[in-house]
Amino acid sequence: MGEEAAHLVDDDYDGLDSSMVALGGEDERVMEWEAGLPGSDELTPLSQPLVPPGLAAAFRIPPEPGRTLLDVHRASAATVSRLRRASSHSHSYDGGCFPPYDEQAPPPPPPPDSAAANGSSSKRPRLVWTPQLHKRFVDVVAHLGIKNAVPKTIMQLMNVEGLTRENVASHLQKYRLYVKRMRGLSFSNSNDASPSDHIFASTPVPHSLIVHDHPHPQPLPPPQQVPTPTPPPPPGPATAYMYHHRRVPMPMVPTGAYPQYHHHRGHADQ
DNA sequence: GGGCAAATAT
DNA sequence: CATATTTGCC
Repeated sequence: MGEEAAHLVDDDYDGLDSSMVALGGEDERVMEWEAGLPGSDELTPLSQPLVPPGLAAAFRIPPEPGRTLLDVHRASAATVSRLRRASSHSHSYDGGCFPPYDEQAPPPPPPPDSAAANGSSSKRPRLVWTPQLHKRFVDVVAHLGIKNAVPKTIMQLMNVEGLTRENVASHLQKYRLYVKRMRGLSFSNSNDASPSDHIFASTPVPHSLIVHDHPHPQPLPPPQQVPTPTPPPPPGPATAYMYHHRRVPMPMVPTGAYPQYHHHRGHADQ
């Protein structure tokens, strides 16, 4: 057991000095970068496709998604923030322990106004929680502690481009169920991973999350000694998540390390 | 904003 | 079918 350093941080920003790191705000422009570049009057307007419609049609090129100003602004903001993290990592999170991470970068979200009119990106692709991403999620949650591990904070500390609060909230919800489920079925036993949860099983649940400090622990501390053969008072009101766990052949844990999104092929029935 | 359960989508 | 997202309620 010694394979921790499996970080695949793909950094292609090299040769960057602190010469342009004087960024104070989020929307500041770096003039050095603009020197020598064509002016706005020489550039193709964002509203115009790079490939003329006629040409595109002739070559069966699908119409490219219209980029809007907001799309560009987001992309450029992302770039700037990445560069800032790259050159000045003077940040201290909760103890200064989370390396910069830029694996997941879901495409630009839907800028309400222009996207609709343009028919461009209005639906962000379904995020795939890779073991890597989940690992980071777990790390952050563990370092935050149960009490502070809320979607927004987790999202911020994970520092993953494009990751939304909804993404995290949804994942967190499922993860909590998994943990709860997990601590009932094993304690000192190596009983791991129901195949249904292969994502969650990919990263061991930190003890800090298993053992909680508030008084409401063990599954069944019923010290009641009623002589009455009372049948088990079943289902409480809030315990209905009886997921079906099927037995499956093999826990497949592929090393899908990279950002993936589920594309869909036309299907109108289900 | 967060948590949760259920519905819905891919 | 599994899982991610959305929705409605608290």
